[in-house]
Amino acid sequence: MSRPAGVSRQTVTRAVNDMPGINPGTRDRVLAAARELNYHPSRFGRGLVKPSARTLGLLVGDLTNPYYADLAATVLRLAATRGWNVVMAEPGSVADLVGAADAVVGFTGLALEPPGAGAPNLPVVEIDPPRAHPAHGRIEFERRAATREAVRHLLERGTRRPLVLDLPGGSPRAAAFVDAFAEAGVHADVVDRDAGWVDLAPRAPDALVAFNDLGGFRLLRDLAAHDVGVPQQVRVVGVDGLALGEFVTPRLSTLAIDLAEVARAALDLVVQLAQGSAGGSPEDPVRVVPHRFLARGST
Amino acid sequence: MSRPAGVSRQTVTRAVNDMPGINPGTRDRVLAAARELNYHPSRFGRGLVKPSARTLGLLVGDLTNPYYADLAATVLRLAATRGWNVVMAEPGSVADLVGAADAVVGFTGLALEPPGAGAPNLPVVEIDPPRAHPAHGRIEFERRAATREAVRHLLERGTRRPLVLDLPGGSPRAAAFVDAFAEAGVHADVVDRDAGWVDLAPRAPDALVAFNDLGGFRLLRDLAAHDVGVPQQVRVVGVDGLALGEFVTPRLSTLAIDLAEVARAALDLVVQLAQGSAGGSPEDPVRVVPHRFLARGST
DNA sequence: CTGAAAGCGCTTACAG
DNA sequence: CTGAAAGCGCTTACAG
Repeated sequence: MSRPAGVSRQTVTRAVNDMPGINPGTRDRVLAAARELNYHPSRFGRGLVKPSARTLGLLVGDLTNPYYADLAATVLRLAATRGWNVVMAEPGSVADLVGAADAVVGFTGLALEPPGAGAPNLPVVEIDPPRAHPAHGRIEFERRAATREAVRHLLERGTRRPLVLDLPGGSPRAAAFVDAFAEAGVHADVVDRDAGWVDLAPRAPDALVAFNDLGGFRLLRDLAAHDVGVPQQVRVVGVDGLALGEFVTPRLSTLAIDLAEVARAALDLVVQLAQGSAGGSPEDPVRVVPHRFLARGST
Repeated sequence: MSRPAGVSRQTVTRAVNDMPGINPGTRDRVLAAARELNYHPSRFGRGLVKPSARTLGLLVGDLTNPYYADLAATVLRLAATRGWNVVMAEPGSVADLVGAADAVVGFTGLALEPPGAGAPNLPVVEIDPPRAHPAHGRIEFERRAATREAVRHLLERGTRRPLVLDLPGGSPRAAAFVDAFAEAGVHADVVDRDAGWVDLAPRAPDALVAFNDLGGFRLLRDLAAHDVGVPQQVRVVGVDGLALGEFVTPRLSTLAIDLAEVARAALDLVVQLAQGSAGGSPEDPVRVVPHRFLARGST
């Protein structure tokens, strides 16, 4: 680049970075050459030599799901506030992301391989992980209390034959519902999370616990199509607390998690880990965020 | 790092990168020291010396809006396929993003300052930009045809007093609706995009064109709260084509854009610009993506 | 106002 | 199996 423009490297630096102490004519000539050659400075060369924004890797599921999108929105905003950039990836491409980030936050439970593989000691904060990793921080969800509240709410309204929709492998959220019903002496069957009303009707349920809000929306639509009254005949509960639950008919009751709080906690923790002094691990790299039950029209 | 471990730099490289030709004992010792010192290799040092994934900057509005989230989801997936990383930012923080990316795609119309400021010749593709920028590629939306179709649909169903909700500054989408109504000899008033039914009712409209789908959802909810029949008393049209329009009651008719196609076109274009040979600009750095009208329950 | 030297932290040959 | 040398593309002092 400096060759064709007929100037030295550092003159290029001065022109491209709009620094003082350069002849305007020279600068214009250099910029013209830069444009001509489609030159732009290497992020790596620059990053090596001057302090630059750190980059946070954010690992989320399909952004089409507002649950992940809402979390990402808050993380983006908070990261910008702290002067961090954010690289995002969906689960498949974790390894690359690790090479591109200074720290990682996200739903590592979705990933195919363990996070941090190939890059030792990258600070990692896992959100709602299936199991604790000794070297990672984590954000844990506390569902028991809110689940009990939801169950009490359903029982007070006459629920006796609830059905809990769940992943094939089983999940903590479904287990929590089954347990809470059992505590009250009511048995809750578990069925596949993608089941439709044609599958469910034979069991004559009077309440459905969806796997998440998106599943709840799907059920509401399916029930409406079959002229099943909600909440009169069947009550429906979602999980996640999506803002969109306010827009469906009837509005979806749900076990909500405050994603802004999750994002804030995760960022605090990962920054703490990233800036932690050598050898010293923070006292307890865990934050707990509680769900809360939002009773709306569908129950 | 190599000092405390008692080995040379390149032995550290071999250990950390899991390369062959290193004594297992040495490797373990180095890795232990790395963990102890909270060391991890500089992205910049490495990036300077070995070919690494390029990084795409993605500039979108609030991810809380499924419109942006859906676009981001597709961009993420497509970028991963091509081996690009993706840094995301919302409008305020464009400048930083430019320093962190090798190319930029997004809704630059949302940005406060022009994209590319401070970094000459960064390839940029703008989506639905307010005005053309000579050096940038762009994805243009073609709304006229679908807008005419939506208007014809409304007129056939008896619409005579339509209201178009718009930004304070005015927007192409609203203008297209007003024009299409005018062509058919029907006058459409423009009102603020945040207007509620209490503001609108005095004008006795029989159709409402929301600013976007989110606005449409809001209107549906507002109308339901006031016991206004949709579509019997008032018809409602949104813009964007969000999948969630299928879940509200009634389902929202909308001017849909295929965001997957937008993402694909934008990525093709930006990659082409990024890899373009010096001095040679592609024939025509513009792609046009048409809207199409989706008639659903709300009209 | 402009350029020659040094160094950022890594990896890739090349020697031992 | 391990290390000394060279160089990736930049910027920051320092000379002229």
